[in-house]
This record gives sequence, structure tokens and C-alpha cells, in this order.
Amino acid sequence: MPPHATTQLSKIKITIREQIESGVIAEMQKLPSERELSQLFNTTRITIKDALVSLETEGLIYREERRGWYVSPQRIRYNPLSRSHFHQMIKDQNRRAETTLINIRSEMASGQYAAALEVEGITPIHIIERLRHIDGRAVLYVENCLKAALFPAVLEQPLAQSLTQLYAEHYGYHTQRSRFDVIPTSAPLNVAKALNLSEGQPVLKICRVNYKQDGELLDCEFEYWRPDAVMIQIDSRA
Amino acid sequence: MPPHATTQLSKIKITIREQIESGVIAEMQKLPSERELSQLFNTTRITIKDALVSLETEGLIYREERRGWYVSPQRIRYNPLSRSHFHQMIKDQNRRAETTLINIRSEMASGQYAAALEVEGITPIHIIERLRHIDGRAVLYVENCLKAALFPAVLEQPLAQSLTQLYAEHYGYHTQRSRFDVIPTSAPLNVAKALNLSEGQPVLKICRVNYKQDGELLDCEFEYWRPDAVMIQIDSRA
DNA sequence: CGATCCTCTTGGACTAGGTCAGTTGTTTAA
DNA sequence: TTAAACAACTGACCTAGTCCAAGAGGATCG
Repeated sequence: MPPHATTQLSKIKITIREQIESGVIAEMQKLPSERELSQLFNTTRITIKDALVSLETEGLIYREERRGWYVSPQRIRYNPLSRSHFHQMIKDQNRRAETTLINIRSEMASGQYAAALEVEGITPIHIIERLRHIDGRAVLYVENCLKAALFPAVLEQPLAQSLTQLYAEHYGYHTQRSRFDVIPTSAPLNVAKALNLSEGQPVLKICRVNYKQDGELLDCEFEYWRPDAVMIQIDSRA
Repeated sequence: MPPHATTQLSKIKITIREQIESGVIAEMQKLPSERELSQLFNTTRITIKDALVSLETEGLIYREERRGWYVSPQRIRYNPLSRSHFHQMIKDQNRRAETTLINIRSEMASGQYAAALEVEGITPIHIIERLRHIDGRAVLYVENCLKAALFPAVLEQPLAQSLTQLYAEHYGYHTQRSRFDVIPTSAPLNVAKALNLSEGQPVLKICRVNYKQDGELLDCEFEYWRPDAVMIQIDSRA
């Protein structure tokens, strides 16, 4: 029995929520199209869309641009302080991870890159853009930003796999300390494209700065998560 | 000079963003009403609303339900691992904090409370609901959940001020370890009411569990932040 | 067998209105 | 002087459509 629903909007939300929680529509399965739903609920697409956006905000469903609306799987638990690789973390939670290399840019540090790397003069950097998938769904867009001086010939390395591992094995760098910010904001165009979002949809942005064993700044990273895909989990004991 | 804007939507967003970034509309100042904006931009309220929601997602503006749209002030930097009081943290960032007590409930642990407190049998708890303001704006709704057995006569204490301090001075409890989750989700009705949001708007939920010096679970806390008001900042050194 | 084209479906963007309920400030009456 | 009543304003909620560009899948052609 649904809670007391007054508006159309909350009736629609409650009905769809029940369908999902009872398992009638499974994880990662597609909902009916906005047009179909508006006929089913005898209302307009605007109202249906408002209901879907609200359930999206809650983290119950997500959308793929011009493809449709889907039921969100369970959130991944993510501890940005832990040194474990992305792939290991996903595997530990019985999920399947993939990483694809999108692009590598070499330029002079400016804007948020210069600020995060705490550089002032003209500093050459490499920016590695990668896309990470969980169970086949693109959920995380990452930019790694390296000071070129610290990483000679890094562009000839295999960059689709773990950078942490590459740092350790090829350069002898180990992350000793890290600092990060978590910011709820919206997706810039390039991020939206990669994640199949439209511009301006919500993402969880994580800016991380790593320092190596001698205390020198090693690299920085900008992560953009689909907000329904993740929860940050930190334990002060760890 | 604005970036190349194709759609109405992005033109409106860019124009409003420029007004804010150039300081024409100051922090916490009200934007023109949706109706006024739709006339100014010669478009419909739907399109204006889409633009405003997008800027809200970005964290640039916020709304007070049926009151209007306002320019967001700078985000507060918040480290959930630090032991410092809320009021101290806000003061350190040259802002003004207030806390008001909303309600106290005494009941048996169930649902998310029972799960967070890791209790199984029937356990009496106290739930303290408080609302926190920064520079006069309601930005944070907090529920503190205490096992009644650990806190005799807690209801006669001054509960509008720091609980951390009360724990230490009156009960001799000190937080030794804490664990927390950060989850982007939507505001339940009671939270929305307190924060002047409407139901289903985005919030940043932080669930925290504190353990005292002997390792026993002390209390848990559910925080609901206005997402534009805060950024989580963690340093592994601290 | 692979690439191209075509068609259908999808959400995204947009117009042009209306109703409703809560908020705010002002006026009015005790 | 104070409180109640009122009017104006606000975003929330809702109807009923149109047009467009990108995605998906099948058919066709070299």
C-alpha cells in the first residue's frame, strides 16, 4: 500500500519506485519510454520527465542520452584514501570493471590543472583521459595530470591499465600521502559526452592530489562519477 | 566574450553565469522571478526553469521553495574526520554559524537507525533533530541518534550546542574512530521542509558512525547538506 | 563480408498557456 | 498596539502539443 499521495507526480514516483524495489524491472533494465509512460499514466511528457528526474536524483534510475531510462544497480563503495586499484576494488565487490584510454594531451599547465599541481611558472604536463565501466556501463571519467619532468617517456607506456602500478614499477614512485575534495556539480561537455549524459547533468567530482614518498607532489586526478553509481566510504582506522 | 552558444538554454545559462561571476548579482542575492526572466529572454517559463535547474546542479545558484532563486555563496570546506565542532569550522572560514533544535524523539531503533547502530534486539534510542545555518541560510539538517542506555538523562542537557562537547564533559566519552559514507541523493519530506527545499531535490547525505575510546559504538549521525553549500575535503596526513 | 543508407525510436529542446499552494508585505479592524 | 485579513507574488505542478538530432537496427549494395 503506497503512502498517501496527493499529486500526480508523487503517484508516478511511488508506482515506479515500487516496480523497481519489487524487482519487476531489474537492475540495468530499460524503463518504458517517456512517451509510453505518459500514456500509461494518462499525463504529459513534462510531468513524466519531472518524476523521472526526481527518481534519478534519488539514485534509483539513470539515463543514457537519447537511449532511455534504466534502473540503477547498487552503488559501488569507494574509499579514495585506499591504495587499491580501481579494478581490484570493483572485483572485491563482485562487479566487472573495464578501462579504456580516450586521449592523451601534452600541454602547459593552466586553470584547474595549474592550481591542483601548485605550479606557478610555465610547466609542461601530460593529461591522460580515461573512461571506466562497471558491468559494461560507463560510470567514471578520469583525467590524470602528470608533471612531464617527473615522467620521462610516459607516453610509450601502457596507459589503459593501473597508473599506480606503472608509477611504482617503472619510476619507483609510491603515493605516501593524498588529499582530495568531493564536490557535487554538473558535467562539462567533454565529460558528459564520454558518460552518455547531456551537458549540465549532475556528477560527483573528486579532485585528488598525490604526494610521493619524499613528500613531493606526484600527480593529480580529476574524477567525474555518475552520482547514482557510487558512495564514498571512509574509515578513520584505515 | 561568451563561448559559442547554440541553444536558447545555453545562451540563458551563459548570460546568468556571467552576471553572477562578474558580481552584478551578489552572493545570496535574489535573481529575478522565473516569469520576469522568461520575458527578459523572450522565452517560456519551462526553458527558464531548465536553465535555472542546470545552474543549480552546477552549484552556482540555489532556491528557496516558493520564495525564489538566489546566488550561492562559496562552498564550505568540510572534513568529516576532523574532531572540530561545526561552529569552530565555520568560524575558521570567516562565516557565521547558528544551530537550532527542531525536535527530539525517543523510540525503538529500526530501519536505517538500527542498521547504522548495528543493533539487533529492541533497543531504545534518542533522535535529536537539529538545523544548522551558515550566514543565516539553512544548509544542513542533522539527526543524531544515541543509544539511550549510554546517555542517561541526556534530554535535560542543552542540546542546541555541540554534542561532541557534551559527550566529553558530561559523560567522559571521546570519539576515537569514525566511519562515514557520502551519498548524493534526494531530500525526504521532513528534510526538505526544514531546508526550504521541495521534496525530491538533491542533497548530499553523510552517514557517520562514531566509536568511543574503548572501541564501543557511541552514536550515529545523518547529515543532509544543501549540495551547493559544501565540499568534502580530506587529507590523509590529518 | 563490410560499409552505407534508410527508417524508427529515443530523449532533448521548445512554445503557450493554466491552476494551485505557500510566502510576504500591507492594510485594516479590534 | 496588535493581530487578523487580504492581496500580490513566487515557484510547484500540470496540459497539449511541435520539431530536432542522435542512437539502434535492419536492409541494401558493392
